[in-house]
Amino acid sequence: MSEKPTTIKEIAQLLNISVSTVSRALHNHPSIGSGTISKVQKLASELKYEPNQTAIFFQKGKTYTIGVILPELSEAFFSSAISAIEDTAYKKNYTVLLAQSHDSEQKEKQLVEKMKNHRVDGLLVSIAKSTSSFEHFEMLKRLNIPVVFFDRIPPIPNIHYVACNMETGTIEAVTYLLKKGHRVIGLINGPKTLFASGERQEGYIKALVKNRLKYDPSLIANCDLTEEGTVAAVNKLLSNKRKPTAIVSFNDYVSLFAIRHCMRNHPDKIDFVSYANLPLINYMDNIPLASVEQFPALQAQKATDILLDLLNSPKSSPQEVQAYYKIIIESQLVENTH
Amino acid sequence: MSEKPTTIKEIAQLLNISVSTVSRALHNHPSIGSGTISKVQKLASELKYEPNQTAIFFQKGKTYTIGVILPELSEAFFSSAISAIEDTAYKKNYTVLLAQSHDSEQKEKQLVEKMKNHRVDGLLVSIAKSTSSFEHFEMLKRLNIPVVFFDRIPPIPNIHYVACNMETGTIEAVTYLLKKGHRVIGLINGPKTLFASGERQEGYIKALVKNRLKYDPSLIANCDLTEEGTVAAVNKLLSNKRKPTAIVSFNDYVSLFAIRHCMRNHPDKIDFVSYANLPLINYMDNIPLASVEQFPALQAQKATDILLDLLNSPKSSPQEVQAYYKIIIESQLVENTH
DNA sequence: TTACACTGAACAAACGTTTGCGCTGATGCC
DNA sequence: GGCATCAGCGCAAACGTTTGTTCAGTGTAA
Repeated sequence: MSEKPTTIKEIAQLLNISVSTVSRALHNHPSIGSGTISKVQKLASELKYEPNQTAIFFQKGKTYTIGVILPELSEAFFSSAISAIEDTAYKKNYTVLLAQSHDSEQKEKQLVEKMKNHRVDGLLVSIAKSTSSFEHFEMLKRLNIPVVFFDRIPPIPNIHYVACNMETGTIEAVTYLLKKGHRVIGLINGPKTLFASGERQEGYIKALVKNRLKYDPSLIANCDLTEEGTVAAVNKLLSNKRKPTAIVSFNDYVSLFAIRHCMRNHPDKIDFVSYANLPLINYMDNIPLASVEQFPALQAQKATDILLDLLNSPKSSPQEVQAYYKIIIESQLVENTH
Repeated sequence: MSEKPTTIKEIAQLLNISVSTVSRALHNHPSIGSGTISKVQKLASELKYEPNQTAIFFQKGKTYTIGVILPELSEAFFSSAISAIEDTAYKKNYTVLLAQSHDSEQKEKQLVEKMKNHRVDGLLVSIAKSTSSFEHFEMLKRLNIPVVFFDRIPPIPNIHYVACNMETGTIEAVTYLLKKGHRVIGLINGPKTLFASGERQEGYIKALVKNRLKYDPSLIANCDLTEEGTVAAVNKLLSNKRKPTAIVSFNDYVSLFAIRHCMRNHPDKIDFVSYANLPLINYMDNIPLASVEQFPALQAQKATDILLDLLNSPKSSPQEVQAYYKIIIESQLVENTH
């Protein structure tokens, strides 16, 4: 009862012509007579012929599929990214093979392997927090499978990436607090190993320098982004000899943790500025005054564009790709309205 | 320079044996001598042989890939669903092909077609709001491609699905408000075409009847789930002769819209109870007292389990599947803490 | 008439893997 | 010594499609 899909071969038999003729006819090949073409196409649509993609993939060595490896699909930042990726890929007739690393380096490596074996045409990756070796990506390069990184970029040369420059946003953030009259501003940063932490620190320092203020290293506290880590960082900052009256914190989660902790344990009002990853922040209680927007959907879309471009560019000679896409999107401070 | 992946054929040539022997050796086939097996496996790992999955897919007519079609990836409900799906599939060595319908029936149909051509082994679907014909799913059944629906289920017979029973949660919700002393309780429901709306209404009525209260149809307002629609529904309810002092609303978004509107335009305090789709609700302002939890991750995980089960069950005779999985998860009221 | 060009179609190889079957040589048994 | 058994391996087909090459037939010009 279950219908088996029609094949080109069956069409050929029914019309008493060869499979190659059928194949060409379906593609409107010039060397096929128009009579034959219309006969074939008519029968094909009657039989609801659909090409077997797996056969085509196999034959062409291409799958029209891009692999996407993200740290955590349920996070707002990445879910709006994947949404943009899927939309962009869909428009160009590509399909998305999805996986999440849960921020584990080991799993990320396994996923890269799996994607490779699935013969994805290219890969879009935002790397796991814990990833410290990058051999799995070097291997892809050797296999000529293009990879475009976005948002979380590995510190290695010769890669394509789209990232958001946190420095400008950070400068805006600090400047914003200075304009509000604050003179002692703390920074709750992420792990030192993260590139994003470095950028924030740079921006923080530059903003102070630009405003002729002294940079005090004890006003920076690194944390592991958990609630406990955040609390420890807040306590460290607030017990400093020069106590900050405002704090820039690594992201919205950290901000929310920090604000909650401050409200419960510290009498003085402290102003917060953060980095956006929660679209619903405007519905919330006790939120940072402003957040640096990182445009996840835009980053993801650009990264996908680049990847598709790479895939369809005129057969770039294997190892000699000279040009690497390095797209920087400027972050931007937005005030949170209530 | 770019390494071409090793094939079974190359291994065979290097060892002067046949490809079939190599293939069997790699699978530890009993009819291959242990000496040969170890020789082959040794060389294979030296050459970093990895089977070409597209060839295997093609050959086996299976792809070990499940297609997932969701309405909107960036929504919290579905992003936690996709996260669970990916995890569950990964454990069983399946891969996820992802697409979003953006709640468009037409796009949903195109995606089904695309997934079919990609030869996904099975499909996981939460249908678009606008979908009203279901031929595209019937076709999959004819092609013997199993489909498991979850959360948003089409109203057709003989399908596998996992859904959350909103009735029990709704009864809990209404009862909860009654216990709080409310006697006139409104319901802002979704579009009448939605199955989920029906369930909510059923639960609402049952709870009233069970508590020996009269059911007043004018206390129910349907809306299209947009902010404007919600505002209209609220206004309708609050201009009723018997003005409700509490409202059960279709979901968290509707609740937030409604609460905001009430606070601005209506003096009397109104208690809200809602249906959960926002994990961050506890960070927010002016939220419903409680929400009916629908367990997106659990639903998604169960649906994936069922699909994988279907795929690996001993060749269920095509059209004669007698048993359809119909898993109902009971919704549950949870109070929102601040 | 021959030579030649062109049209329209068939042939066949190739992609990498799995798998049913057949073959060979060795061993065991009576 | 004859025969069955069996381990160990090779052969070849099959999956569906694309595509380079060949081939037959027709038309045309010299």
